[in-house]
Amino acid sequence: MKEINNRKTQIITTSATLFEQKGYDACTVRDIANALDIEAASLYHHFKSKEEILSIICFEMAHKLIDAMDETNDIYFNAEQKLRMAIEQHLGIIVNDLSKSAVFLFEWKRLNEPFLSEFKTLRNQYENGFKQIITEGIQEDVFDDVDSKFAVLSVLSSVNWIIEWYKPTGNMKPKEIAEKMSDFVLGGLRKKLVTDSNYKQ
Amino acid sequence: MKEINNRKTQIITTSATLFEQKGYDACTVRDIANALDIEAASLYHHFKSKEEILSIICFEMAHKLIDAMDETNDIYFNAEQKLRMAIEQHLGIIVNDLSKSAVFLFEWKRLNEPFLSEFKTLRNQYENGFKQIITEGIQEDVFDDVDSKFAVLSVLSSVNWIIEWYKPTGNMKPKEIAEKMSDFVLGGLRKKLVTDSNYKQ
DNA sequence: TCATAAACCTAACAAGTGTTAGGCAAATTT
DNA sequence: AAATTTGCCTAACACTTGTTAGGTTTATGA
Repeated sequence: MKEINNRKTQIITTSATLFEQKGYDACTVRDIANALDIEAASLYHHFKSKEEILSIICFEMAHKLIDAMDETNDIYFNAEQKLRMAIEQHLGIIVNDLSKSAVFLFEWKRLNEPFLSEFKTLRNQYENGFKQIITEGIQEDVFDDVDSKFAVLSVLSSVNWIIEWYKPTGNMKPKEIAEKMSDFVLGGLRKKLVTDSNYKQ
Repeated sequence: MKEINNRKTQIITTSATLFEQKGYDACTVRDIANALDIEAASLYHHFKSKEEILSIICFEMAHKLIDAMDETNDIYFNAEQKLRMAIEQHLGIIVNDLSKSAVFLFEWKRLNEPFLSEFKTLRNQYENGFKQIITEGIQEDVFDDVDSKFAVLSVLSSVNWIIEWYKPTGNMKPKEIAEKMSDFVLGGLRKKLVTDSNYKQ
């Protein structure tokens, strides 16, 4: 019973790659089977449906992100440090598996009930993590008094959009990207302690 | 010859809505026909293929954005004003047709050659508009000396992600969103004229 | 060695896919 | 009034879809 789900893992990984490349709907079970050099019907020994594969990918990523957020919140940090860590963790997880992340970010829409509702709940839970950090920062008076919902969306958009441009062969390492992105985001969030002549307070 | 393409326009609009809702691949020509109360085959009197409809939507949006960018650049403004105007225009166009925009942003991947290459070219052209403004701002010394490619991606991610959360019924008007978003983005971009104790220069 | 389970196979299904051919009726133009 | 165009129809095509049933091979463990 050492690695009972080795084949399962393999199928999921392959599926994620193909789901990303062709889109969930355009990717057929025969495409997946073909990539694994088996017959389409054989997949049904491991999963009961194509949608089950999709759901596993989506939920796995969601839980990874939520766990990372919990970890961030467990350690005591001020809001800025928390935000920096949350961004770094988020980018790290995405960059670590671009295919699954792309599926998590875009293909979850193809889920049907009851998966869909469950997924949305997890997604909300995660986004609330960011919201809480930002709200905290505003209360601590280290962040500008921005509309926190708006700020959350801006932050999430920046960290999520990485999937559209990140290439593992590029010269920027994930940690470096996280740092730059945090600087960029915080440049907008951070309370200006002094009057900047170009900035209307 | 007043409104020769009225029906065509109708089909495109309906298609855009359905492409957004179900995804291009999952949306069948029968779905589109059904929504218009006609038969699937009748669509082929107006278009030669399902893909043609997709391509029209993608290219229409691309050209709208490019035209707006040209307009922005035609008027003399400094970099900050240009960026603000580009963001406002971009958000305005997206919010004005959320379905087509969603298709433009996400479903273009389903295009095949030669559409795909042509689309990518237009997309690049548009993104270069943003890049140029930011580079200009850095040269004018009103923007921080950030990695301009990185800044472009951050800006684009913020303005594009609006599609994931904007609801026309919400209480924020597009112009207001554009303003807040510009403030947010510029907060990060703008050159700090004085030392901020929380900011490592 | 034998039993069990895991992994995969062939064959087939019912339903759905984009698309084409050819025709009919109404509107528009000549 | 005749000719043409526009918009839509029915019927069908060749093919692909996810999935199931039932059987065979391969590995595992007693």
